[in-house]
Amino acid sequence: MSPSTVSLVLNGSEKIKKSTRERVLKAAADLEYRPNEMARSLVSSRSRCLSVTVPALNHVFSDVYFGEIISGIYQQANEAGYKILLDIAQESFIAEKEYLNILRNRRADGMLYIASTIEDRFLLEFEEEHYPLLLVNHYFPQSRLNFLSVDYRKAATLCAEHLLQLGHRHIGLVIGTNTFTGLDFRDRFFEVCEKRQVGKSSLPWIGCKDWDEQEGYNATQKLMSRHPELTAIMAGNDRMAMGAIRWLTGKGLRVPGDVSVMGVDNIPSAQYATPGLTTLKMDFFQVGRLSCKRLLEMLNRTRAECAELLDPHLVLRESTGPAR
Amino acid sequence: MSPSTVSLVLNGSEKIKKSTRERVLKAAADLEYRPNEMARSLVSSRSRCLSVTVPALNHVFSDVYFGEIISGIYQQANEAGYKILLDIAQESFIAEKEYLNILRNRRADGMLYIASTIEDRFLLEFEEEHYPLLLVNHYFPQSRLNFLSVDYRKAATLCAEHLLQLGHRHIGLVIGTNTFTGLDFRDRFFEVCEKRQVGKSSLPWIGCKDWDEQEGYNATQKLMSRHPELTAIMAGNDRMAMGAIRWLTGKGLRVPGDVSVMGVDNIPSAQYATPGLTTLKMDFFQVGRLSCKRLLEMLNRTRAECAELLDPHLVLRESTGPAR
DNA sequence: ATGAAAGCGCTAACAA
DNA sequence: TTGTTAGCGCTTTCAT
Repeated sequence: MSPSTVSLVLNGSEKIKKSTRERVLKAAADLEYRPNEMARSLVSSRSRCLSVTVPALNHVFSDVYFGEIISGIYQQANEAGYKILLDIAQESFIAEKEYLNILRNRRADGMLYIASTIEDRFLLEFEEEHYPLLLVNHYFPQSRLNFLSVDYRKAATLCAEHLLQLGHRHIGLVIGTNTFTGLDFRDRFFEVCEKRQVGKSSLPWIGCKDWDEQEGYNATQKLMSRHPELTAIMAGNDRMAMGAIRWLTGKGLRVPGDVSVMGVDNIPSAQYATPGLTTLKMDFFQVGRLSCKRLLEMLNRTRAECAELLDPHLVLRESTGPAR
Repeated sequence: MSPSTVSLVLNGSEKIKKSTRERVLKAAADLEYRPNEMARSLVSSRSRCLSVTVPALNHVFSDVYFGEIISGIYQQANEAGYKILLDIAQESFIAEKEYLNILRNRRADGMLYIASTIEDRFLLEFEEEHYPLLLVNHYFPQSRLNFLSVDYRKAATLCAEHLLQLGHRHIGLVIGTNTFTGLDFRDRFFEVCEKRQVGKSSLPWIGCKDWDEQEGYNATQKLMSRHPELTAIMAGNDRMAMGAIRWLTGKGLRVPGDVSVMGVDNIPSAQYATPGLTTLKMDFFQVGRLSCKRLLEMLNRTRAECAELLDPHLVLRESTGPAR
């Protein structure tokens, strides 16, 4: 039997007689034949791999935010028979244009870039290149780069309305300002507050970069000492909110008795924190899953572009209460 | 100029005249030449990829435990010019022997399997196969499978001694029993307590499987209602410890005033929990990094096998105190 | 419906 | 020191 016959059978062609097909399939099973993926990729110039890239944050995979997105991506990719190639956008990754090479090389057929920042301007190169790229949970305004993200303007609306409704009129905001989604959140948060006559002077804020517990802790310290009149801290994510609670309780302040704290993300520990953290549920697993789905659609040419926003939802727990 | 000359230059051979080498390098740079990795792998039958496999836990990448290990692996792999291929040991992964195929296929040159369980007996097949495999933070007793893990017997010793020293004589233990390391921890914990005349009857315990907050919560509920005399809860990891604290504080019990709680892992939120969690620091980043290093050594034939244990360290915070 | 043959882009043994 | 050549294992026209 010739190689081509075998190849056709194994790739599910209809052109082979049933009896032959069965003979091939049986032989393949008996011999435990496994096609060499390298050879396959070489000739088809498709690796059936997707590159998943995350920013070079400290120990980034330990962040549940990224973990959840990656889990979602994996699930979808796996169902479609794709493998996941992991990458971190370190200096060399950018300097050596690895983000392009990995696609040029055919190590990956497409790229999912999770949580880029406003500094990742190198991504704009993909406007010129035709390589399939999708930004996950971020976007570049005024660019044609594909993205799928949680709607952070809606998120800000939900947060502001919740706190205002509880009577808070002096709210401290801690938020990362290195993402366009973070900036959107901040701007929209102020916008909604101002509509309810709560002006900027009652809304001191601190911008940061790492979005972690330590920054929440430090920022809360600064905000509370400069503005003791604050009755609520709005943190850009749960990790910072946990840092905020830590500082407040350390100072003997009660949460939410003295100061309410609200986060964003609904990470698992938010539920098990003391007090349970009021936050927004962003379904990051779904963000990952859908992002991957969209990218695969683009690879299959059943979709040309993607610009999609997913809704967040309020999760009420014990860390927010009426203003004192 | 011939392909072989170029190939030799690009692979750093010394056999090429300097002037020629420079001419090649310049041309390559000018043309932005990128070797096709697929072709390269095909001929060399090395993919320069490492497979990293994790068990099929719910949203496993969101667990900081895995995240930290993966970060460490990535760092080491990246330095050595290797890529990371991510996988989850789902049903199909096992049923279809994907764990072997991925190596047979040459999609990966070696495999790091993180946190296998006692049920992952399929891994024993690797005793017969010559494919490079290393178990990360687990091991199979009486097998020749390579591993690198934290020393959980030492961990148990540190925990037991800490609690005994604080005067605790009635300690509830919550621990996953689906790993050999978990069983080791339990057995050693009892052993140390018994040496100090604290017998099994004062050490009620509950075995579990998922090692998560919910299980810690449920187990603590059962332990405390059946054994109100308990003055401490020893949890097999920090996530379960957080669940324990959650249940206790929900019941109006003070931690550590009424009941001390101790965890294992030192996940980031342990520091920012209220109260801060006393725990063991296992340097999982280092576990990942070293595991990857050992595997690469085995690939390079500079090492034949690996059976290595890393020491844990006590981290004192506020969740443990003298027995009431 | 099946087989023969070319070639994907590279490496390495061998020749020159 | 450099060039020639033969594959690596597969897919895919093109003949048969």
